[in-house]
Amino acid sequence: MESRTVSIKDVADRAGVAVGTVSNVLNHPARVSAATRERVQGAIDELGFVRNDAARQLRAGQSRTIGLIVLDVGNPFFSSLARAAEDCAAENGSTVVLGDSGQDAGREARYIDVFEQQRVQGMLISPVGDVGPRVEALRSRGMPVVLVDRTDTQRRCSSVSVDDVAGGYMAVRHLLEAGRRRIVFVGARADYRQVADRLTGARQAVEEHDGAVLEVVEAEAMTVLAGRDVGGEIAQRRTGELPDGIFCANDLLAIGVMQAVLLIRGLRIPEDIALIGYDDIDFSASAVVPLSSVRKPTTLMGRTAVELLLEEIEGPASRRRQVIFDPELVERGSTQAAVRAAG
Amino acid sequence: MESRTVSIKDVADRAGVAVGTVSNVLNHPARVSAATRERVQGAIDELGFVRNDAARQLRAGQSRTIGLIVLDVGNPFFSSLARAAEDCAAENGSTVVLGDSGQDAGREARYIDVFEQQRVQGMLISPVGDVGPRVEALRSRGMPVVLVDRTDTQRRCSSVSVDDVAGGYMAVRHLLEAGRRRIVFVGARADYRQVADRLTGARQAVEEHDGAVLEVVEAEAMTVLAGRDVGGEIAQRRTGELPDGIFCANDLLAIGVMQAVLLIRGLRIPEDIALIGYDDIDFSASAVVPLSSVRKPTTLMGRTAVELLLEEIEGPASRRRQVIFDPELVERGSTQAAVRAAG
DNA sequence: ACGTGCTAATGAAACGATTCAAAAGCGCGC
DNA sequence: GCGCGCTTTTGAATCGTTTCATTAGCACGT
Repeated sequence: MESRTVSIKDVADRAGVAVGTVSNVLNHPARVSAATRERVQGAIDELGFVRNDAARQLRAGQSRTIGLIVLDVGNPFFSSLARAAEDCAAENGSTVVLGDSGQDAGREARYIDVFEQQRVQGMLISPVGDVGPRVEALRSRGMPVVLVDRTDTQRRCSSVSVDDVAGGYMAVRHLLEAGRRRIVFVGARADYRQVADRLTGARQAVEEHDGAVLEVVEAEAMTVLAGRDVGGEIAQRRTGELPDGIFCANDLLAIGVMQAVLLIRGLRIPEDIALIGYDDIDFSASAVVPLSSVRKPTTLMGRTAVELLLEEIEGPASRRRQVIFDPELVERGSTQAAVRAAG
Repeated sequence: MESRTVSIKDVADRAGVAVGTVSNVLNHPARVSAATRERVQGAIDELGFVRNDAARQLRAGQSRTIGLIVLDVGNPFFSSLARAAEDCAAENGSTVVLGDSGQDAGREARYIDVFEQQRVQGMLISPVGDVGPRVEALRSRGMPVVLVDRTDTQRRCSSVSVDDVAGGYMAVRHLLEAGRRRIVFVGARADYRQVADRLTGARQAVEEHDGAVLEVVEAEAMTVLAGRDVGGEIAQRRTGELPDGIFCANDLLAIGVMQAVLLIRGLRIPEDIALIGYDDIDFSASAVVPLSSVRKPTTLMGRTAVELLLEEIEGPASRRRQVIFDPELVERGSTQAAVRAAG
């Protein structure tokens, strides 16, 4: 339809001005007289001119784009973090482009390459495994990087993460404050650092409290189904051996436990057993008994990550900072002590 | 650390060859003798050279990037579709970059602009509202566009979508085949074309079946909570007036209905009431009674969308195609007729 | 008439990779 | 020693934008 692509030169010809003037209209409107500005704008509209970002970047040496690589876009934590990052970037005139590594190191590497070739301003990476070497290489070439949901133990770059020890502590302390003493921690074989941290926090809380005991039950996986198995096992215990509080390492497990406890034996939540999960997934609020949980401050994390990155972009000499957020307790029906009979 | 950025010129100097030779090593290795190739490669590694995509694109006039704009990355439908699109693109040497419009027309417009300025090869758009004019403008400038999860009634561009009428038909037909006759359709005030389509399909199925009746119940929203309200209302009906099959316009509603039906009155699923949802969200498989549902072929849709786009990129003269997929029935416990007593 | 002090507009140079016509290098037969 | 055919290498031109030193244009005071 149109001649292949419309360049700034075409616009200049059409408006009867020099290319530099067109560029000024686009980038420094104040430098151009109103009349000329209008004429150029008219030509732009008529011809349907769209800036060629490649040329602009080539000249500028830098783009206005931030690369964000997440482990799984399907995970609400990441999608919500991404949303926040986008908003914060937009406020600063940048755009976030998203890459989904799907926990695959190869895909992660691909995105890092693509983003570097695109000369993004910087990258936010939620790394798959050990990205130490990759990040080191990036940094040596002057590419700002901020790690997300992971601290850099060697302090090579800034990072934004969550204190899962504090989260575990918070959850169990909440159970203790609701008067529970026989606490069960349900977690999967602790491959994940995160699960181990949550357990550590749970232990701390119990140790601070005389008369409280913590039992650790291992689930097959971090899923609803595995939770149901664990819940079934617990529900079948003799009355004297029942726990009165359960902390699950994530919400899926907790929902499974809840299903089993409510249906298999007809125990009441929270009256007989108080239950709390972790992550505060969307679903938790609408479980049969709304599930208390521990929430990561995703929005804050997304914004902070972008801010740290921009800081580093503007002042490459700035110090690396490891920002660690405390998670937040979300109280819902599954731990509400209010209705509970005294004693 | 390093001198600002390493260009192909630096590599050429280091290796003692001309810039054209370096370029050939990168793009047409066969044209270069093995010895030279090795020397150049060595220089590249030593200097940590990274291709400047902006310059490459500027010269080539086109990138190897596809822009994908979705309504909500948090929605599993879109995240899974994105994953498939990425895979398919990767197989064809392209990369997908993701933009999340969050159902916001402004953000959608922003991403369209950014992608167009980046001269992406083409865009996959799951549009917020009426993108007719925008798409028209893009196309007039030669930018290939494929709509996702939406047909283009005016056939201006190719599209990939799902036949929700067929989905609704499928769901209710499944209930009928399980011997159910008193069917309830639960949907929200049908703002969404999609919900209306599902109801249309449901009606068709019922009309084909003598003695079957369909009742439509309106929920406040498409949420678990709203579903629970509807389920409570239904469960409290007198025995003779109970439905024996319920089709909910999405899984969230269905899960709410399930919670209410099971807990409030202790009815059995599927023995007393068979229940089926729509969308097949992750959670459905692990509901207390695993929920039957209707699934969109997300992976296929993602791949097809990319294929249609590539088709158009390679042959701009190719005809626009509206690909409409049939959804797929997912049978689970909530409709399993097997256990049901005869009669 | 001429210099001064403005603002507005100009256009060549630069960014870094790719392309391609031309040159260089080489082996070989006469 | 020379020309031929082949592969390998060269380097200037190109893409579209931004930048910035210059130039143009204009009003005003002397």
